[in-house]
Amino acid sequence: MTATLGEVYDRLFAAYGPQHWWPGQSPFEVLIGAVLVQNTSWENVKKAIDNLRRENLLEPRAVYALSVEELEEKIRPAGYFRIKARRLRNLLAFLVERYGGSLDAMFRTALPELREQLLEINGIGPETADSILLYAGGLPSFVVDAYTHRVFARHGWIGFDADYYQIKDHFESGLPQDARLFNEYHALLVRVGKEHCRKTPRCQGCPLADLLPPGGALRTDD
DNA sequence: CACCAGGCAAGTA
DNA sequence: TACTTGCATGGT
Repeated sequence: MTATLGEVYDRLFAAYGPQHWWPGQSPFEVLIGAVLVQNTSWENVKKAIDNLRRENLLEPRAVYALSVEELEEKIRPAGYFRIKARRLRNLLAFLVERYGGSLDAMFRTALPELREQLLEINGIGPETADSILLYAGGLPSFVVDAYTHRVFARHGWIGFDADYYQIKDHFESGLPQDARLFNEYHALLVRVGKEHCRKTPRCQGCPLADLLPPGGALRTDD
């Protein structure tokens, strides 16, 4: 059984409703969270962000004023804290030195150009850049993550060997360029991935259970 | 105890 | 270009 991007979206939205992503309260929080969540559970990231919030450090210049060692200590619960402290600093240096610490100024840059600028920062890869653009900036750049890949590959809608940009193009070329839609779609994919499509799949009760690939069985060789 | 979680960059051949 | 490895905490 084959399904269109729109049909999959409608299934997920009917089952789960709006997800209200990103789970951060301000654009700057989203920015920080996008780095901290790299290969890490959101529960751990929340602890790190709460450490910053407790000390009123959820704004660019305040974080940039910290030493790397101080920042490492605050974000320790998020894991990889040494490398992430440097990655955050790289991002903050870019934001402060190039845009005066203003997210509004940064997001005034045209999407393709800003995306290129973000990717030049050491520690910002495709997914982190797209998360910042879409969820902090409200710009229509589709986010591909491990769940996006797993859910779509297991149903045979993309190959397991599809790379980041093949998957991104699959969504961006098949949907209207609408940030609200990209936002909701990705959030719904994470939702269904968490509930049904982890390493050990639980297809019982999954909204996509009747959209299994031809041959019936879910492929799990990822 | 082992395994997993919303990546990325650096090193190797 | 195409692999492989290091990075680290906290939950199950």
